[in-house]
Amino acid sequence: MAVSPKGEATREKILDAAQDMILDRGFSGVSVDNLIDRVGVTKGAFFHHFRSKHDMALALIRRYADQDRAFFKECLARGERLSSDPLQQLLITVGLYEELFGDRGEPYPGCLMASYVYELQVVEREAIDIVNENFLLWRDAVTERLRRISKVYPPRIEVDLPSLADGFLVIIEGAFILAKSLHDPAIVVQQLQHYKHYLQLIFRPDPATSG
Amino acid sequence: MAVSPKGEATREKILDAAQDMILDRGFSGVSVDNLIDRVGVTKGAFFHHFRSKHDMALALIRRYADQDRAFFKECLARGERLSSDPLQQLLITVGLYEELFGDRGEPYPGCLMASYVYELQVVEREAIDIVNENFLLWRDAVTERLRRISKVYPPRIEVDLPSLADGFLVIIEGAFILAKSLHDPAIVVQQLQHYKHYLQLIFRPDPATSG
Amino acid sequence: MAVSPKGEATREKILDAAQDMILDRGFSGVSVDNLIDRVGVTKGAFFHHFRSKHDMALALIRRYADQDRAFFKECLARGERLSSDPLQQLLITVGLYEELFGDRGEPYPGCLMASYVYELQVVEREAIDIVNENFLLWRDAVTERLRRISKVYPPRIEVDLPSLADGFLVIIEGAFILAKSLHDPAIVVQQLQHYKHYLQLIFRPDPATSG
Amino acid sequence: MAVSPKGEATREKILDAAQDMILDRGFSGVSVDNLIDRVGVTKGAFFHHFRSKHDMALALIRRYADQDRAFFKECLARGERLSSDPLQQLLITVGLYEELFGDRGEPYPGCLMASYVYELQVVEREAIDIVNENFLLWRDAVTERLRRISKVYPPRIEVDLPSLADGFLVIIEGAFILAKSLHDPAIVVQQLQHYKHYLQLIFRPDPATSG
DNA sequence: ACAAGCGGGACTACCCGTTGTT
DNA sequence: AACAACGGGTAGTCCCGCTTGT
Repeated sequence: MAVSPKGEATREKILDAAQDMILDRGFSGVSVDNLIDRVGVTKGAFFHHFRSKHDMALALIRRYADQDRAFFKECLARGERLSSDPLQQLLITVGLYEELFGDRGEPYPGCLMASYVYELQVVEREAIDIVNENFLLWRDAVTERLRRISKVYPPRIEVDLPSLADGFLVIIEGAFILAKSLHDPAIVVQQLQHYKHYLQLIFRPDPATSG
Repeated sequence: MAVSPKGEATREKILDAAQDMILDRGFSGVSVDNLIDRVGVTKGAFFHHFRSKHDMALALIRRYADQDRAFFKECLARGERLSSDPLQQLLITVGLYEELFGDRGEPYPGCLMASYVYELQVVEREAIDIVNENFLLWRDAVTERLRRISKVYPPRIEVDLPSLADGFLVIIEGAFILAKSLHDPAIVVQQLQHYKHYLQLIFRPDPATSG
Repeated sequence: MAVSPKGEATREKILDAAQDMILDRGFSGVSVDNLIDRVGVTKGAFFHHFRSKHDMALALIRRYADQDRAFFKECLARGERLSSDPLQQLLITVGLYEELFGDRGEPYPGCLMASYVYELQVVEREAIDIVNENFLLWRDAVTERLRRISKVYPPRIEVDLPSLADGFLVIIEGAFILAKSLHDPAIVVQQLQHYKHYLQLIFRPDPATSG
Repeated sequence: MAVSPKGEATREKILDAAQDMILDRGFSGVSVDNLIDRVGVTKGAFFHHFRSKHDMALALIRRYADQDRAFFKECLARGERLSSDPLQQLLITVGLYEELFGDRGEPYPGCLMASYVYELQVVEREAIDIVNENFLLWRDAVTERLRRISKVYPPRIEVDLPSLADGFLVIIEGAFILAKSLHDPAIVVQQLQHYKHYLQLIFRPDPATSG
């Protein structure tokens, strides 16, 4: 499609607005007309950049997944730079997400992937495949960190590491829903803190000494 | 509105189909035409029972919240009948939800409340108010149980009980999303088990002796 | 679909207008908007009666083929009532078509079947199947009459009867095109007269004595 | 307009594809987008060569009419070279058309002029004028040959020569329609043979001695 | 001689809701 | 309690043609 700077900018503006609107109204709830009104382009422009609304949804979730993956990797990397202890590393990573979700007056607008999942029969399979790929990336990356932790701190109870890894995302996704509905941004941060506590209780013999 | 047995049955059939379809496609993704096609009634029948599509959405979330509340209360009550220990009571309650979500080949189809929340700007405020009422009911009821528990088992770490209570729902909602997307019903059960473990680690000095 | 007198009338009005317009502009050249404007109904009405524009095209060609078949059979039957000689019978039948196409100031608006054939890749296969069925019906019915004729009047030259039968329709279809383009209604009648002459030359030993 | 070899080639490629597509889908059924997709050029290229879609249609029918006229004249000329008898000359000419339409597995794709005529209200008057010019050219040229024939072979029945001349084209156009619809290339050849038989029966006292 | 980007409107299809009737 | 028929508007898509830039 487009490669020129002008066209690329238009395309990005459309995707930006689409993301906001889909998080508010769902994919089916966003019409191309609404979208282009908000962006200030014409239908001709929209369909120049995207073959269809579904094609746009695909481009959007691809971009979202890419950004999510990049941020996730960065948080893991920062954790690993800031501490040499594997447990501390993961706690820092979770803490960076707390910062992301806490530093704003409004609740975080939600997760595009969850939005797509709640319209499973509307969005194309390919979009869900991208979502699943991302879910599994989180699971694998966190599971690996948990494995390193459990080598250093043998867990006090028998624990299934992949599902414990899933818990990170599960808590974020679940907290988004309550936070959005109750319009309370604090909820996501609180739940991530519980996740950190849980990790510490599992892996640290004496929680009294931890933050 | 009608109360005759025939009319009531039609009304319920419409709501049943609407619930299935909304969980698959979102509220905006379900058209009245699709809905009546699937139920096998005409538009006249639909608009006889509901003043509008939004009116139907309201009736639906009301019915859903009522059923949810009833089941939730029953699970709490059964926990209280089956044990006299407040911690065990709550663990049993969580366990009953595990049974609900685990006894099926398919993943649980999702939570209607979450579905509405991801179309916040589409559904009417009144519907979200009903959702929030339910979220707060869970928070309050579980917080009260946690308070009772913490009287018997002082927590090993300082813990915020309302947000810990929220965790129950948060985990269910978050796990629904992963379970739906990855088409893996086990995820919800696994996450609820982690929730039970977390409670035990917080309140029980020696987890090795607990179920 | 519709069965009430009111609905049926609307449906027929739509088909009537569609036929006129398609003969003037082709199927692709007629938009649903143009059509409903001309008929004076709304889009809701159109899509109540027809699932799609293609569905309407199918209903239209079905109706056209039915009427064509009925008129064709009637012309054959009238020929057979008005004479007992098989050759005269067929000549009368052709003559009845001359009357049909000659009694008007304007050229005959054309044949819907030909219109569809010139948009072969646009209309649905099922529509073309109906067209073909009609073409073959003409071929078979006329071939049978030619066979009867050739029993009474052995042809002066060896002649392939099915293709001679096709000639009837071929001439009508071809003459329509010239007549429309040159805006000369006489062309169709002239060509049918040539068809009659041809038949007489083939089957009558002494053409000088024939009409 | 361009005259460079490259530009001219692009222009011709566009016209070639347009002709194929219009014969399959009608003028309205072919969009500029489809067309340029198939040719593999951009819209810029299309509108560089043609001021509008209608302009292209005009250029196309002009080219078609030119080619048609050239081929027609050549067939007449070859007939006149191959025989000195005026009847034989015309029969040869018809025979050359049989060769043209018979030497292919697929039915002849149809006549662009007929295609335009079946969208009379869509194409511009100027295009139809070109079509009519061609129709009249055929009529006049064949009528003149028939006149020469009738001088040598006085017709056995009184016959209108211009309409008999029209019959040549009428049969071709009509046969195209049946041939396309029934997907049977033999039909055109068969009908042209009937046309030759008809001429022989009119002009030749003893058809048994003719080819 | 062409390519990218886009404007503005037309296209088919479908939307939700109303009507009159049974 | 439900049905057929329909109104009026919006959905997503595609249309043709213009502009701007090599």
